[in-house]
Amino acid sequence: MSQIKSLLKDYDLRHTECREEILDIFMSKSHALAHGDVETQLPARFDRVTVYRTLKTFVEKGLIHKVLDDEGGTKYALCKDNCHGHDHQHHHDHVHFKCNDCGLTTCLENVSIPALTLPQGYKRLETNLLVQGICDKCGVS
Amino acid sequence: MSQIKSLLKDYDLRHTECREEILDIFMSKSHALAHGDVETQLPARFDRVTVYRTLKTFVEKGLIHKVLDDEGGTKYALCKDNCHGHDHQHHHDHVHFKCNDCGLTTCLENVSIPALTLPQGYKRLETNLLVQGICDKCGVS
DNA sequence: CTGTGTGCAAACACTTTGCAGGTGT
DNA sequence: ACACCTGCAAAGTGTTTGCACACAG
Repeated sequence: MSQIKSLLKDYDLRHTECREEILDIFMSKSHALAHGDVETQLPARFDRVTVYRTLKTFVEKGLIHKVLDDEGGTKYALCKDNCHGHDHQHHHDHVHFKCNDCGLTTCLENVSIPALTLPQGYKRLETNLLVQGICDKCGVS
Repeated sequence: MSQIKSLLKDYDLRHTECREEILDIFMSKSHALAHGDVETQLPARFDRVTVYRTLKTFVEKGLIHKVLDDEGGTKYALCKDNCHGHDHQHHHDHVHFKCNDCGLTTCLENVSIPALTLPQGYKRLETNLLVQGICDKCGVS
């Protein structure tokens, strides 16, 4: 897939094996991944540090975004097309859902965060909404 | 304040100096505190470990609740009266606000989380909503 | 060739666990 | 008296930093 190559290029990132494979993992999974998940699923084992730095770089460049987790750990998910405009500015006003059964966190791209009325004087800049429960796959029990 | 003593008693917790002081800190601050914050503000220095265990116990007993943080760290805030019923069951359906200026995270007890329509098959059990922006005090610039 | 990415080692921060002794009730 | 809390030491986990070398453009 030269799709990955052009994606990296779009975001001013050099094409390296490590980045290609990490990006490939994110594109093949529909749920958020923690650093550990990425490391485990990497076919060739790259250095732990490299993975950390790659994720950091991806976030800075806007390829992926952080996803809140109730445990306190950090997870990441791919930014979809509607995540950014031409200026690469992001608006992540979608809901994240964590299934308490399978443990996976997914972006509910179609569920947007409803408007909120904050108290006088509060200015809202960013919003993170994490819903926990049972996902559609696990709920079939 | 024997208020603290009775509060500890209410939650089946022994009255100790450490717990009293930690609880006192939470009651005197209106914002969420990380473990480090608590440790720093403790007048007498108790062991790091004791603070960890105390916080853990408080959460288990329902005195305080975890507050999501965008950084991944864990913060805690006092549960208000409306947090639990007679059976000590919690419902934290209020919004948390983190000010990007002063860095403080506060519970907006009066702003409740709006209803959400999840996709077919998803069951919602718990919801965490973190809003980031500028709080009323910092916005006066 | 030049700037950036990678690997290795080490440091650092955060949190948990085991055990011995002290304390609340 | 007994159960529970605390402190100390140590280990476990997650993340960052410095430096030398390798590699992409």
